[in-house]
Amino acid sequence: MITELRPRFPADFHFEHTVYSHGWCALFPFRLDRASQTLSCTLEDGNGRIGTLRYSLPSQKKPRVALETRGTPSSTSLALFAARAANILHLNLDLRMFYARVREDARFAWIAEHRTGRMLRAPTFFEDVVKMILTTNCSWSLTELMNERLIQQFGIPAADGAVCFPRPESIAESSEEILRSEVRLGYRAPFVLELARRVASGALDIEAFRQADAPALELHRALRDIKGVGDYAASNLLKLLGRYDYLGLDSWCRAKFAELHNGGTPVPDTEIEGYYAPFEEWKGLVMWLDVTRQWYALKFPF
DNA sequence: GCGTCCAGGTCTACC
DNA sequence: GGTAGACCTGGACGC
Repeated sequence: MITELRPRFPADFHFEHTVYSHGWCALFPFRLDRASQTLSCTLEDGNGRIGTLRYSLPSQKKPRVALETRGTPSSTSLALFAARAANILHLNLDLRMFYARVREDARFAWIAEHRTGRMLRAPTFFEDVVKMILTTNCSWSLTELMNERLIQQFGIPAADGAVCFPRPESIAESSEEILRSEVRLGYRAPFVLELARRVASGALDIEAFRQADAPALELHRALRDIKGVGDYAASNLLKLLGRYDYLGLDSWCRAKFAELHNGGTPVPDTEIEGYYAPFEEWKGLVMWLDVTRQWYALKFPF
Protein backbone atom coordinates (compact mmCIF):
# COMPACT_ATOMS: atom_id res chain seq x y z
CA MET A 1 0.00 0.00 0.00
CA ILE A 2 1.20 3.51 -0.84
CA THR A 3 0.42 6.36 1.57
CA GLU A 4 1.24 9.97 0.80
CA LEU A 5 2.90 11.75 3.72
CA ARG A 6 2.70 15.51 3.93
CA PRO A 7 5.48 16.82 6.16
CA ARG A 8 5.80 20.58 6.73
CA PHE A 9 8.82 21.86 4.81
CA PRO A 10 10.67 24.99 5.96
CA ALA A 11 10.63 27.86 3.45
CA ASP A 12 14.36 27.48 2.76
CA PHE A 13 14.24 23.72 2.10
CA HIS A 14 16.01 22.35 -0.98
CA PHE A 15 15.45 18.67 -1.75
CA GLU A 16 18.45 17.90 -3.97
CA HIS A 17 20.90 19.87 -1.82
CA THR A 18 19.74 18.00 1.27
CA VAL A 19 19.94 14.57 -0.37
CA TYR A 20 23.47 15.16 -1.70
CA SER A 21 24.71 17.05 1.35
CA HIS A 22 27.18 14.25 2.20
CA GLY A 23 27.80 10.58 1.53
CA TRP A 24 24.84 9.09 3.42
CA CYS A 25 22.63 9.00 0.28
CA ALA A 26 25.07 6.48 -1.21
CA LEU A 27 24.91 4.10 1.76
CA PHE A 28 22.22 1.40 2.01
CA PRO A 29 19.40 1.32 2.94
CA PHE A 30 19.31 4.67 1.12
CA ARG A 31 18.99 4.12 -2.61
CA LEU A 32 19.30 6.79 -5.25
CA ASP A 33 17.61 6.71 -8.62
CA ARG A 34 19.24 9.55 -10.52
CA ALA A 35 16.99 9.12 -13.59
CA SER A 36 13.78 9.72 -11.64
CA GLN A 37 15.52 11.87 -9.00
CA THR A 38 14.14 9.66 -6.26
CA LEU A 39 15.66 8.83 -2.90
CA SER A 40 14.35 5.67 -1.24
CA CYS A 41 14.93 4.41 2.26
CA THR A 42 13.69 1.21 3.82
CA LEU A 43 13.16 1.59 7.53
CA GLU A 44 11.35 0.39 10.61
CA ASP A 45 8.74 2.61 12.26
CA GLY A 46 10.34 1.91 15.67
CA ASN A 47 7.52 -0.41 16.57
CA GLY A 48 8.35 -3.42 14.40
CA ARG A 49 6.69 -2.41 11.14
CA ILE A 50 8.81 -2.13 7.99
CA GLY A 51 8.18 0.29 5.13
CA THR A 52 9.93 2.12 2.34
CA LEU A 53 9.94 5.89 1.99
CA ARG A 54 10.29 7.43 -1.44
CA TYR A 55 11.18 11.11 -1.77
CA SER A 56 10.83 12.52 -5.25
CA LEU A 57 10.31 15.71 -7.24
CA PRO A 58 8.54 17.60 -8.87
CA SER A 59 9.34 20.31 -6.32
CA GLN A 60 12.73 21.07 -4.72
CA LYS A 61 10.91 23.09 -2.07
CA LYS A 62 8.22 20.51 -1.38
CA PRO A 63 9.12 17.05 -2.66
CA ARG A 64 6.65 14.21 -2.75
CA VAL A 65 7.01 11.78 0.19
CA ALA A 66 5.39 8.38 -0.26
CA LEU A 67 5.37 5.45 2.16
CA GLU A 68 5.08 1.89 0.85
CA THR A 69 4.03 -0.80 3.31
CA ARG A 70 2.67 -4.31 3.23
CA GLY A 71 -0.97 -3.79 4.12
CA THR A 72 -2.54 -0.75 5.75
CA PRO A 73 -0.48 0.85 8.52
CA SER A 74 -2.26 1.85 11.73
CA SER A 75 -2.55 5.53 12.55
CA THR A 76 0.14 5.06 15.23
CA SER A 77 2.50 3.44 12.76
CA LEU A 78 1.77 6.13 10.18
CA ALA A 79 2.63 8.85 12.71
CA LEU A 80 5.90 7.07 13.55
CA PHE A 81 6.84 6.74 9.89
CA ALA A 82 5.94 10.41 9.28
CA ALA A 83 8.17 11.50 12.16
CA ARG A 84 11.07 9.49 10.76
CA ALA A 85 10.43 10.81 7.25
CA ALA A 86 10.82 14.35 8.61
CA ASN A 87 13.84 13.40 10.73
CA ILE A 88 15.69 12.03 7.71
CA LEU A 89 15.49 15.44 6.01
CA HIS A 90 16.08 17.23 9.34
CA LEU A 91 13.01 19.38 8.69
CA ASN A 92 12.91 20.81 12.24
CA LEU A 93 16.32 22.45 11.73
CA ASP A 94 16.10 26.25 11.60
CA LEU A 95 18.84 27.63 9.33
CA ARG A 96 17.66 31.26 9.19
CA MET A 97 20.34 32.55 11.61
CA PHE A 98 22.96 30.60 9.71
CA TYR A 99 21.92 32.08 6.36
CA ALA A 100 21.87 35.58 7.85
CA ARG A 101 25.43 35.04 9.10
CA VAL A 102 26.89 33.72 5.82
CA ARG A 103 25.22 36.54 3.85
CA GLU A 104 27.51 38.94 5.76
CA ASP A 105 30.53 37.37 4.02
CA ALA A 106 30.69 37.60 0.22
CA ARG A 107 32.79 34.41 0.03
CA PHE A 108 30.01 32.37 1.56
CA ALA A 109 26.84 34.17 0.52
CA TRP A 110 26.31 31.44 -2.11
CA ILE A 111 25.42 29.07 0.76
CA ALA A 112 22.24 31.00 1.51
CA GLU A 113 21.45 31.55 -2.17
CA HIS A 114 21.70 27.81 -2.86
CA ARG A 115 19.81 26.91 0.32
CA THR A 116 22.50 24.38 1.28
CA GLY A 117 23.46 23.20 4.77
CA ARG A 118 20.65 20.83 5.69
CA MET A 119 22.21 17.37 6.00
CA LEU A 120 20.65 14.01 5.26
CA ARG A 121 20.28 11.79 8.34
CA ALA A 122 19.52 8.13 8.93
CA PRO A 123 16.09 7.23 10.34
CA THR A 124 17.74 6.67 13.74
CA PHE A 125 20.78 8.15 15.44
CA PHE A 126 21.97 4.60 16.15
CA GLU A 127 22.30 4.08 12.39
CA ASP A 128 24.12 7.42 12.05
CA VAL A 129 26.64 6.46 14.74
CA VAL A 130 27.33 2.98 13.35
CA LYS A 131 27.82 4.38 9.85
CA MET A 132 30.12 7.11 11.15
CA ILE A 133 32.30 4.48 12.86
CA LEU A 134 32.43 2.65 9.52
CA THR A 135 33.86 5.75 7.81
CA THR A 136 36.91 5.84 10.07
CA ASN A 137 40.40 5.03 8.84
CA CYS A 138 39.33 3.54 5.53
CA SER A 139 38.40 4.41 1.98
CA TRP A 140 34.83 5.34 1.12
CA SER A 141 34.46 2.16 -0.95
CA LEU A 142 35.32 0.09 2.13
CA THR A 143 32.73 2.01 4.16
CA GLU A 144 30.13 1.08 1.52
CA LEU A 145 31.20 -2.57 1.63
CA MET A 146 31.13 -2.89 5.42
CA ASN A 147 27.75 -1.15 5.64
CA GLU A 148 26.30 -3.40 2.93
CA ARG A 149 27.55 -6.57 4.62
CA LEU A 150 26.23 -5.41 7.99
CA ILE A 151 22.77 -4.93 6.47
CA GLN A 152 22.92 -8.25 4.60
CA GLN A 153 23.91 -10.06 7.78
CA PHE A 154 21.49 -8.49 10.27
CA GLY A 155 19.00 -6.35 8.32
CA ILE A 156 15.24 -6.83 8.11
CA PRO A 157 13.68 -7.49 4.67
CA ALA A 158 10.79 -5.29 3.51
CA ALA A 159 7.86 -6.05 1.20
CA ASP A 160 9.69 -4.72 -1.86
CA GLY A 161 12.73 -6.93 -1.29
CA ALA A 162 14.84 -4.11 0.13
CA VAL A 163 16.42 -4.52 3.55
CA CYS A 164 16.39 -2.00 6.38
CA PHE A 165 19.25 -1.24 8.76
CA PRO A 166 19.69 -3.74 11.60
CA ARG A 167 18.15 -3.19 15.01
CA PRO A 168 20.70 -2.80 17.82
CA GLU A 169 19.35 -6.08 19.27
CA SER A 170 20.22 -8.04 16.12
CA ILE A 171 23.84 -6.91 16.23
CA ALA A 172 23.98 -7.24 20.03
CA GLU A 173 23.02 -10.92 19.82
CA SER A 174 25.90 -11.53 17.44
CA SER A 175 29.59 -11.83 18.33
CA GLU A 176 32.85 -10.06 17.63
CA GLU A 177 33.93 -13.14 15.68
CA ILE A 178 31.00 -12.83 13.23
CA LEU A 179 31.48 -9.07 12.88
CA ARG A 180 35.12 -9.69 12.05
CA SER A 181 34.88 -12.75 9.81
CA GLU A 182 31.51 -12.24 8.08
CA VAL A 183 31.00 -8.48 8.09
CA ARG A 184 34.76 -7.87 7.97
CA LEU A 185 34.69 -4.81 10.18
CA GLY A 186 38.25 -5.47 11.34
CA TYR A 187 39.19 -3.66 14.55
CA ARG A 188 35.88 -1.74 14.37
CA ALA A 189 34.01 -4.98 15.27
CA PRO A 190 34.27 -4.64 19.07
CA PHE A 191 33.26 -0.96 18.85
CA VAL A 192 30.07 -1.67 16.89
CA LEU A 193 29.26 -4.66 19.08
CA GLU A 194 29.70 -2.72 22.32
CA LEU A 195 27.56 0.15 21.00
CA ALA A 196 24.79 -2.23 19.91
CA ARG A 197 24.85 -4.01 23.26
CA ARG A 198 24.72 -0.78 25.27
CA VAL A 199 21.79 0.47 23.20
CA ALA A 200 19.95 -2.87 23.21
CA SER A 201 20.32 -3.25 26.98
CA GLY A 202 19.06 0.27 27.62
CA ALA A 203 22.37 1.33 29.16
CA LEU A 204 22.70 4.00 26.47
CA ASP A 205 19.71 6.00 25.20
CA ILE A 206 21.27 6.82 21.85
CA GLU A 207 18.13 8.37 20.33
CA ALA A 208 18.00 10.93 23.17
CA PHE A 209 20.88 12.74 21.46
CA ARG A 210 18.43 14.02 18.84
CA GLN A 211 16.42 15.85 21.50
CA ALA A 212 19.37 16.98 23.62
CA ASP A 213 19.85 20.71 24.10
CA ALA A 214 23.03 20.46 26.19
CA PRO A 215 26.07 22.55 25.23
CA ALA A 216 27.99 21.23 22.21
CA LEU A 217 31.04 20.59 24.38
CA GLU A 218 29.01 18.28 26.60
CA LEU A 219 27.47 16.42 23.66
CA HIS A 220 30.87 16.06 22.01
CA ARG A 221 32.23 14.56 25.23
CA ALA A 222 29.27 12.20 25.54
CA LEU A 223 29.70 11.03 21.96
CA ARG A 224 33.40 10.43 22.54
CA ASP A 225 32.47 8.17 25.43
CA ILE A 226 31.26 5.73 22.76
CA LYS A 227 34.14 3.40 21.89
CA GLY A 228 35.27 3.93 18.31
CA VAL A 229 34.00 7.52 18.25
CA GLY A 230 36.90 9.96 18.36
CA ASP A 231 37.08 13.66 17.54
CA TYR A 232 36.33 13.28 13.83
CA ALA A 233 33.32 11.02 14.34
CA ALA A 234 31.91 12.99 17.30
CA SER A 235 32.25 16.30 15.45
CA ASN A 236 30.50 15.00 12.36
CA LEU A 237 27.77 13.31 14.39
CA LEU A 238 27.18 16.68 16.05
CA LYS A 239 26.57 18.12 12.58
CA LEU A 240 23.80 15.54 12.13
CA LEU A 241 22.31 16.88 15.37
CA GLY A 242 22.34 20.43 14.00
CA ARG A 243 25.39 21.50 16.02
CA TYR A 244 28.39 22.86 14.12
CA ASP A 245 30.85 23.96 16.82
CA TYR A 246 33.52 21.49 15.69
CA LEU A 247 35.14 21.12 12.27
CA GLY A 248 35.52 17.32 12.27
CA LEU A 249 38.45 17.39 9.88
CA ASP A 250 39.44 14.22 8.09
CA SER A 251 42.12 13.56 5.50
CA TRP A 252 39.71 14.41 2.66
CA CYS A 253 38.76 17.79 4.16
CA ARG A 254 42.38 18.65 4.89
CA ALA A 255 43.41 17.84 1.31
CA LYS A 256 40.48 19.78 -0.12
CA PHE A 257 41.19 22.80 2.05
CA ALA A 258 44.84 22.73 0.95
CA GLU A 259 43.75 22.52 -2.70
CA LEU A 260 41.27 25.38 -2.41
CA HIS A 261 43.20 27.76 -0.18
CA ASN A 262 46.92 26.89 -0.31
CA GLY A 263 47.82 25.68 -3.80
CA GLY A 264 47.72 22.05 -2.67
CA THR A 265 50.30 22.45 0.09
CA PRO A 266 49.12 20.88 3.38
CA VAL A 267 47.91 23.32 6.05
CA PRO A 268 48.13 22.69 9.83
CA ASP A 269 44.77 22.07 11.51
CA THR A 270 45.24 25.16 13.67
CA GLU A 271 45.31 27.32 10.52
CA ILE A 272 42.17 25.67 9.16
CA GLU A 273 40.52 26.28 12.54
CA GLY A 274 41.54 29.92 12.36
CA TYR A 275 40.13 30.33 8.87
CA TYR A 276 36.61 29.32 9.91
CA ALA A 277 36.77 30.60 13.52
CA PRO A 278 34.82 33.85 12.77
CA PHE A 279 31.75 31.72 12.11
CA GLU A 280 31.78 30.51 15.71
CA GLU A 281 28.95 28.02 16.34
CA TRP A 282 28.45 27.65 12.58
CA LYS A 283 32.09 27.06 11.65
CA GLY A 284 31.79 23.29 11.15
CA LEU A 285 29.00 23.75 8.63
CA VAL A 286 30.77 26.58 6.80
CA MET A 287 33.90 24.42 6.54
CA TRP A 288 31.99 21.45 5.16
CA LEU A 289 30.10 23.54 2.60
CA ASP A 290 33.29 25.34 1.59
CA VAL A 291 35.19 22.12 0.84
CA THR A 292 32.19 20.60 -0.98
CA ARG A 293 31.22 23.77 -2.88
CA GLN A 294 32.19 22.23 -6.24
CA TRP A 295 29.55 19.55 -5.77
CA TYR A 296 26.84 22.21 -6.08
CA ALA A 297 28.43 23.88 -9.10
CA LEU A 298 29.55 20.81 -11.04
CA LYS A 299 28.35 17.33 -10.17
CA PHE A 300 27.55 15.46 -6.97
CA PRO A 301 30.03 12.57 -6.47
CA PHE A 302 27.42 10.00 -5.45
C1' DG B 1 51.58 -11.71 -8.87
C1' DC B 2 53.52 -9.48 -4.93
C1' DG B 3 54.68 -5.83 -1.64
C1' DT B 4 53.72 -1.31 -0.03
C1' DC B 5 50.98 2.54 0.96
C1' DC B 6 47.09 4.79 2.67
C1' DA B 7 42.28 6.07 3.14
C1' DG B 8 36.43 10.54 5.29
C1' DG B 9 40.81 7.69 12.77
C1' DT B 10 40.79 5.74 17.41
C1' DC B 11 42.62 3.53 21.36
C1' DT B 12 46.02 2.50 24.77
C1' DA B 13 50.25 2.87 27.09
C1' DC B 14 53.56 5.72 28.43
C1' DC B 15 55.80 9.98 29.56
C1' DG C 1 47.81 16.70 28.05
C1' DG C 2 50.56 15.12 24.52
C1' DT C 3 52.41 11.47 21.56
C1' DA C 4 54.00 6.99 19.48
C1' DG C 5 52.55 2.69 17.87
C1' DA C 6 49.17 -0.76 16.81
C1' DC C 7 45.11 -1.78 14.43
C1' DC C 8 41.49 -4.37 9.96
C1' DT C 9 40.41 -3.92 5.29
C1' DG C 10 40.73 -3.40 0.37
C1' DG C 11 41.92 -0.57 -3.64
C1' DA C 12 45.70 1.77 -6.09
C1' DC C 13 50.15 1.75 -7.48
C1' DG C 14 54.91 0.39 -8.66
C1' DC C 15 57.84 -3.20 -9.85
